[in-house]
Amino acid sequence: MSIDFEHALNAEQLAAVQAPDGPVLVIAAAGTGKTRTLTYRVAWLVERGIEARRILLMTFTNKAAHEMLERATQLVGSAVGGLWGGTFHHMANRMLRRHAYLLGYKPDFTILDEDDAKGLVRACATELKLAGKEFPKADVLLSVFSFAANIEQPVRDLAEKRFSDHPVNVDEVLRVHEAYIARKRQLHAMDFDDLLVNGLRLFREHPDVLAHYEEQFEHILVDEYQDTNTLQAEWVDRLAARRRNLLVVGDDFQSIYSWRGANFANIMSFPKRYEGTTVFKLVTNYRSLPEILDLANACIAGNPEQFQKTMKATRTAHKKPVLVRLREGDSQARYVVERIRRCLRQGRAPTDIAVLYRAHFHAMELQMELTRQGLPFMVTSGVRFFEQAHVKDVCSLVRILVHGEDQLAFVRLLGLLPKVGEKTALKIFHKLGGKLDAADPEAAVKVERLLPEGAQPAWRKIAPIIAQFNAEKLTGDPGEIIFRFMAAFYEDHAVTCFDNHDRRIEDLQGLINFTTRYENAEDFLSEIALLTNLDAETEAPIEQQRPMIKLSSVHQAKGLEWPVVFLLWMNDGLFPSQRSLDDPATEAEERRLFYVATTRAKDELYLCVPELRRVREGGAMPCIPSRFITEVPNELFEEEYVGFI
DNA sequence: GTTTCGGTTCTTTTT
DNA sequence: GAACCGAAAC
Repeated sequence: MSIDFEHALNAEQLAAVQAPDGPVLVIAAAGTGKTRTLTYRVAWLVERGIEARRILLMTFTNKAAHEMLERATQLVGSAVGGLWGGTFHHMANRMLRRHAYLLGYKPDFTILDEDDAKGLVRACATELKLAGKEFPKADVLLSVFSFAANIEQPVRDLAEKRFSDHPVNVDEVLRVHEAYIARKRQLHAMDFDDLLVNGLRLFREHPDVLAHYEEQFEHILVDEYQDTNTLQAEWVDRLAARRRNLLVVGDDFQSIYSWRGANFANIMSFPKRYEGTTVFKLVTNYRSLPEILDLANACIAGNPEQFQKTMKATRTAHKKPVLVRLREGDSQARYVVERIRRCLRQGRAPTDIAVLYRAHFHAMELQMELTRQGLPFMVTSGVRFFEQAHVKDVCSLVRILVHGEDQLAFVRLLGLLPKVGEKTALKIFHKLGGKLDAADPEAAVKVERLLPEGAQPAWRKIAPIIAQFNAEKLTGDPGEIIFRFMAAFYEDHAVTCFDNHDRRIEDLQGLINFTTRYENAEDFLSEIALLTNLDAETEAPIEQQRPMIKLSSVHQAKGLEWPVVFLLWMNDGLFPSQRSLDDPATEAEERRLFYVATTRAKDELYLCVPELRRVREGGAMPCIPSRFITEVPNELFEEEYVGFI
């Protein structure tokens, strides 16, 4: 069976899919079939006889990787089986598990997620007696360290810039940074940035390793290229240097992650870096009404430095975006709910509707109003599944069993016991010689003797699992460890600690089901550190049973689409955000964010502009409409004025 | 010295 | 919700 490419793709897409070998840049505007093009490109390569294991497909999120592999499998079946696909962090992890010893790491290094990393930074600052009122918090420090790693600049420079208006001693920040690096070494741990940095070091410092992968990968494809940072771009450049069969897909208009290190220049300079690049542009939009595209095209056109392009509509004109002027936040919430009700009466499903905003707190009034009126909604939450307290709690037992030197896991696990906090747990860990040896039949007893009396009964519930872990070789079955831990201890613990314990226990049962796809606990652990969203990976029956209206930040809505979209708080200082108002580069990025927001809508787009904003001390502050609205021609909108409702 | 508890503040994001 | 801070209890 062969695929009818001509039939499945438009001329723009087909040209990109069938591009000859060599460097290719595909500029794909919103809604022009970017994912389709990439998956058909994979299918096309496979049909031309390229072995799947010789294709590397880089994505930014696990979700994107998953989706693309699934769609490619539908096209060419199991032939894509051996394809290397995933996030940069996954690929780096996969390579480092094999070659980390070259960089002085053991192959069983642990991966610190953000929570772990933050805890470690906090511990370093406390140890150096620097933690105090005047000193930056762990998450601020970590963001500086991380940004420095991702853009390859000295921590000192960035710290000086970041703390220029604060009485912060940059030397002290550097001391914390050094301590953090030392502690990571000691724990045989890498944080997310280390995965990228060391993944690149592998290629820079070990030509033989690079040669091996250069040989393996005949074709490299990169999705969302506009979001790559300096490290990722160089990693790809090195890997593609010899064969130059590199196809990157992206949209400079949708570059909205520079604040976390994405380097806009990577996509802009691609044709210069790769002589002979073929550039393809996808501008035929299948998603939105022409009136919505007119607005998106008009707002983005004024941005400097971009591959100019204008999206072409395929649909027929029907309805302009609606500009809604409102009194303040509460009337905005009532208006949106009222409009949502009307959409539902007209036959829309709740899943057809999304409300988008610049920052999560912008939707507070709306969340209250939706709750009050009993409309089902879901918020893309800020907390990631695998970083929720209860998930990390149960995983800490698996971690310490698999890797006895995992101090963070040990401290977390013992911290669950009454009368034990960080200090007590650390003391015990040191008395055990810096590790909990699961193979030692006395290990559990040793811990018990060192515990304060009040903690011992709880520990006696957990301790048998350590012996069973060895006796029954449970390392192949992380789910069983978690199951026994819950039965023996954690379910009771959850009931006393969390008021929503039912939901959390359900989560953990989901986690146990999730473990079945892994053959051993090590794979499970390194995977969950890199995974953020269980819903994307497993079927979500609960969500499907009850269709819900989606509330999301614009950032999290990227790549998605809905028939009806509401944008809240279209005011200067909110969208664009206050912090971006004085810097032209950040303002341009906010404008791209607005472009992303508008292009999520297929049929109906409502832009809400309140006139007043409540502030802390009971007052109200007038706020002006967003520049993104005032700078485009008025006739692009249908206006609606809603006073008090 | 540690742990626990209650009040306050903040919430662009991915790995 | 959760992270942080300060005060009270152990």
